[in-house]
Amino acid sequence: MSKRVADALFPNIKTTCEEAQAMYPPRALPEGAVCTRFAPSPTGFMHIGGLYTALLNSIFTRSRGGVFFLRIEDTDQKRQIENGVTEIISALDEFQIHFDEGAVSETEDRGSYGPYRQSLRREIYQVFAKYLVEIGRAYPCFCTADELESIRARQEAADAPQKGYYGQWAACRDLDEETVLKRIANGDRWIVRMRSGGKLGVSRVYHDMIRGDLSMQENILDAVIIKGDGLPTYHFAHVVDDHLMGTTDVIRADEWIASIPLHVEMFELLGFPVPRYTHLSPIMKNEVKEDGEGVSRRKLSKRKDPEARVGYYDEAGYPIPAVLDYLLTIGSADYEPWREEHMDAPIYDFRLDLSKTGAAGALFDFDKLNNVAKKRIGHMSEEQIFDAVSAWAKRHDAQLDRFIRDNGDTFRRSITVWHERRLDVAKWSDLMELYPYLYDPDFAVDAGALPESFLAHRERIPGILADYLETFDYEDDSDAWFGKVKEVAARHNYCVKMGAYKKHPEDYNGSIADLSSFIRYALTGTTNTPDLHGIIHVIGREAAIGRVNAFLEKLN
RNA sequence: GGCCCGGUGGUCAAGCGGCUAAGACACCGCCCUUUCACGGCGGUAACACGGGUUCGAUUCCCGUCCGGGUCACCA
Repeated sequence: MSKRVADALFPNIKTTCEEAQAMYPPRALPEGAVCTRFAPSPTGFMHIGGLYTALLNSIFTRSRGGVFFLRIEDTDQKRQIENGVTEIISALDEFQIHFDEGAVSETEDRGSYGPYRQSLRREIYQVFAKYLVEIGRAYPCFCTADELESIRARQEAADAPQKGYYGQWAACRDLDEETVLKRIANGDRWIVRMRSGGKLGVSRVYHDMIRGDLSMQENILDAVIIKGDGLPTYHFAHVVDDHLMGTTDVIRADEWIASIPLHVEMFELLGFPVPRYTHLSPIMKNEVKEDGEGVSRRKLSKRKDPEARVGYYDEAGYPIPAVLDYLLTIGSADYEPWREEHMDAPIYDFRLDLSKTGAAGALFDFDKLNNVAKKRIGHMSEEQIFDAVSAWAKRHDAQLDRFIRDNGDTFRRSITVWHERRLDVAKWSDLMELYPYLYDPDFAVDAGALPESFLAHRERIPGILADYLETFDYEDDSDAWFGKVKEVAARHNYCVKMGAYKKHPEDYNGSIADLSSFIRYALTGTTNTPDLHGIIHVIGREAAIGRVNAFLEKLN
């Protein structure tokens, strides 16, 4: 019936649906195995939400076997950016998310269900679009933007129960064949729309792995399937590709929930089985409202939030496995306890049950990320830390990089000081921040503003430090060194036993804690540090003595 | 605005008709301790609201409120 229209629309398409499908044989997946995909658009830097989606897809698939592939959704030519595919691939690679099939570079694919970028699949979509036109389930639409707008205006005026292109409002839906043929021949601009069979007000139950059964009105819109440039819309491409490529589980962002009825109708129109759907809630952020009253949640925004960009985490020096751990704690309530038990297991050993993923969007929590990262770093070996920091510094911190190059051994020894039985460091950029006295070659203590707690001791400090220097021997081990500090303390009437001091503080000038803090401050410029003896042996004999001397000079 | 989804402490969350309503992060206190940290112990803090159903509701139903999503030839 509409064969003539179909041919007029797609004169170059000779392939049939059967032939096209024959090129994509069903996947021979083992029992229980799944096939999933990550399908981003190359429109900018990788978003943390995209990474989250990719990660969950990946874990879900790895933990039960199957195929995970990367498909590039580049049907919107206007939004493409230079090297968009490379951006995606390198970000995923950096976060150790690997694909079995899909785009592997700006131009190359791997796998036999490709091509894996939609711009290269134009003819395939057209085969199925042509078929739908032939069987009368799709038709060309010649409406201009202005006409569409006028339809909308009339719907508003008539208070139509639903706005959009459907039913009697669909101007091109029932154009007679001769008119259509004539307009095509005339070169009128056209797009193709599906002819929906849905009825207004009729609900159906759709299933989502996270939310369960969803009752929604079936689709009634004659959605566009082929755009003016001959490429498909997202919806049509999703249906054709995920069928051909054998996707069993579509795990994507929840902004697609509203499109489920549309997608299901398309699958059914084409006679394809419908995949299982899982819609992930976005990662949110609190924002102070514009009037300054209270806060509201909103999705992490590419434009406003630096932490939305995955590159942010690498630049800050969060270990990649820590970021992954954090994302998974958001993704599944089961993950944290599992991780406690299996601190050294690869993430892919975790069996992800998507039905246990929360339906509400989680607020991004830096406190939690930092805690997860500290634990992660705490479990790394010093060798792993050395390698990770070296690699990171090379990319993001010239000063630390230089230090490691010039003082590799020193740096290696320094790791013990802040790593052993400590959880101070969440990200590599903390190192310079926390420990300038270890890593800044030009480090000098500012004796201008002494800590308030020093005031009562001010007059005695020079004598104490002079005595300390007198007895100091770089070769002393930790016990010997501290023994001498105690001797100095006793000489100046600083109580060496904290218990005794607390009972009768009035009997002493101060405590061993006070006295230690003078040395600590002279060495590091702060009163809170890791083990002092360890620090002394990282900065070396010269600095260990020199800094105290310099401090003494400034005091006098 | 219509439709859809969501709503347990500051945050992430267990719970799935009967509990003194877990746990983690953050915060506070104590202990340990030469500082800090680590570790141990303890603490503050929650079922959005109003109706039902039920012997009994955090849990089931309805409404309200709040938050989010979606209504394109963008994905």
